[in-house]
Amino acid sequence: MNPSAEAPSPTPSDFIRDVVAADVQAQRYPKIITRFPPEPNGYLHIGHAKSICLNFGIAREFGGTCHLRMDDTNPTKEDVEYVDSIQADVNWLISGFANDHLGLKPKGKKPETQTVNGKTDFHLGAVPVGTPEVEPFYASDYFDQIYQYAVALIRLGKAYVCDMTPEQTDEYRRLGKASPFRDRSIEENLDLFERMKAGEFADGTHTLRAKITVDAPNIWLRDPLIYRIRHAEHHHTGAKWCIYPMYDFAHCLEDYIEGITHSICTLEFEVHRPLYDWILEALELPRPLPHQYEFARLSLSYTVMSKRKLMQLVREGYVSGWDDPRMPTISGIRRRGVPARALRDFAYNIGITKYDGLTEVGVLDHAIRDDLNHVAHRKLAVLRPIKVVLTNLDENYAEELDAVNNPEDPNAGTRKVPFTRELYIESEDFREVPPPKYFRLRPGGEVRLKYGYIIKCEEVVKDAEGNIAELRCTVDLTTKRGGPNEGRKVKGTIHWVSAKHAIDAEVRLYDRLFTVPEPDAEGDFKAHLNPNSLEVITAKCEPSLAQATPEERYQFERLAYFALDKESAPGKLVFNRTITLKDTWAKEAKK
RNA sequence: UGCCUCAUGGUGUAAUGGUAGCACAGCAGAUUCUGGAUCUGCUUGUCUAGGUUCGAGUCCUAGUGAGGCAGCCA
Repeated sequence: MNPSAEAPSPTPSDFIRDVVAADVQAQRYPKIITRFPPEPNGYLHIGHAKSICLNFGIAREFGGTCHLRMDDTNPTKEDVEYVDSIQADVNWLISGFANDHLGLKPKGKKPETQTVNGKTDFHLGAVPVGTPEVEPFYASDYFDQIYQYAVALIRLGKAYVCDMTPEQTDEYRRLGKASPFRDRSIEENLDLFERMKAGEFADGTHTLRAKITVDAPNIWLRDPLIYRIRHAEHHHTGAKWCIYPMYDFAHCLEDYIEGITHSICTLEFEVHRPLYDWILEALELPRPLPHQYEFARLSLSYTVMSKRKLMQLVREGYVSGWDDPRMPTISGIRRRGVPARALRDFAYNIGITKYDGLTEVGVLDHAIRDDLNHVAHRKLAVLRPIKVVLTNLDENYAEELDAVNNPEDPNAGTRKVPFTRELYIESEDFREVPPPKYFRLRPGGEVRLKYGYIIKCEEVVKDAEGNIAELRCTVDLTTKRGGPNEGRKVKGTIHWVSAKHAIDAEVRLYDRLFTVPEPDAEGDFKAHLNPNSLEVITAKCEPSLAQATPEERYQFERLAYFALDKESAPGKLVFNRTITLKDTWAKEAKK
């Protein structure tokens, strides 16, 4: 039983949820429908995780649905490669949380034409969870409908074909000057738009523009472009189209077609909101309109978040891939061993606002430790071994000691760990010349072996170079739990493994990717890469770790949390360090 | 430059005109067969100046600072 899984998820509160709650109260919509609309041009990162938790969280809290939608309106930037990873990341993150609220549609299904209040209307909704043969929504599935909406806008005299070059367009918009093509007749616009679609014109020669105003203070209202020519194959629609709708035109219509009620995006779209509303209102649509709300994207210290920069780290080989455990991608974080629950808790803890701040990674670290502390099975493993020989034990002394699997979870039970004459302990746990307040092993000193006995260091054996070769100690066999002197106190307890039984495992010690809190604040962010962000060592592990599974989380006691890497194989264990334990001693030692 | 948005301890957030609270971080202590976890306590805050009000973090005005937008990207 996983105790943290039983705890009810707290219900967050923020300005967006306040709006949703008010809309529910006022019965403005039959059902709350949100959406998570990534562009399939890269891997999802922890910033997207914030958005996923928000959108799916709202669906969950208000008994609604959150559509997963590929926002693929630009054929030159997107790729199917990313569609799979996006689905996998979303599924992983919402599993056991909001997977009952994931909105998908039947494979290959396009919007249906219906009549609402005497008007032609397009609609495509989600099917119930559990329906077979489903897939995410694709913006590109609506190209036919969006095209028809564009035609409708032309017929209403609210859009026109413009023949200016990109440079001219920019200049006119900057200056607030009207395009010379602004007052073409509806017939001419219809004809030209049809010919744009038919492929008669080259890229960049014509655009369709909404006829709003030429000099509004908000530049996005200065006759914005809504369709451009792109003679390019689209990963989802193939060669069918050579004109593609722009984000501003497409997105609000995608939302409308799917019956989205609350369209939540990040702050940079704030200035686009009037356009979002204008288009939907201009089209005189028969169903309730969706509304856009903006919140601050996540910035995290000691990492970078832009897709461009993450792509650069991958392409230039600074990391092993998009799912390198040092990456802030969802797949990287998952591979590092972070449970989805920890990520969700993190998202809950940071909240949702319009303030553009920098969140300390410490908040993430805390959420990870907090979750792992409850679920991880404790194991004994020695990262940097020194040998200990218990001189008062028989050559073939052997015993099995009882070890608690998880002190935070009584149901996790116990296991046996072998104890023999020769052991490994952590080299950090012995000091020939101990610093102040050091209460681990020292010459002539005593320490407790976790789950075992108190030992005393009698002699330090060194090799020819003066390095410590082994520690010769004596053991007090009366001090085990249940033994006559179990209550005897010593200051330190250390972890250990039986030398004879220890199994080797590759252990990848990950650290933060960058050495400064804001790597992209100025200059080249790569100059701040942490040269020690990965160290690979071979550790000595207790034998039960041979049965480690990828699902299970482990705490190597007194060290850190670990998870099996995907490259691990039977007989060739590979562990990733998810996160270290808090280390108060390290802080103390610095003083 | 124009337009938009934001401003509460070191950081992230709450307080919806009525006692400025929570989390992380930090510090101190208790406890501990993990220097983990747990528990207790502590330090630190409403950007500035005016105004409205019995009362302002909250409303108004001005200023300051920060961010966003000004792609035929999303």
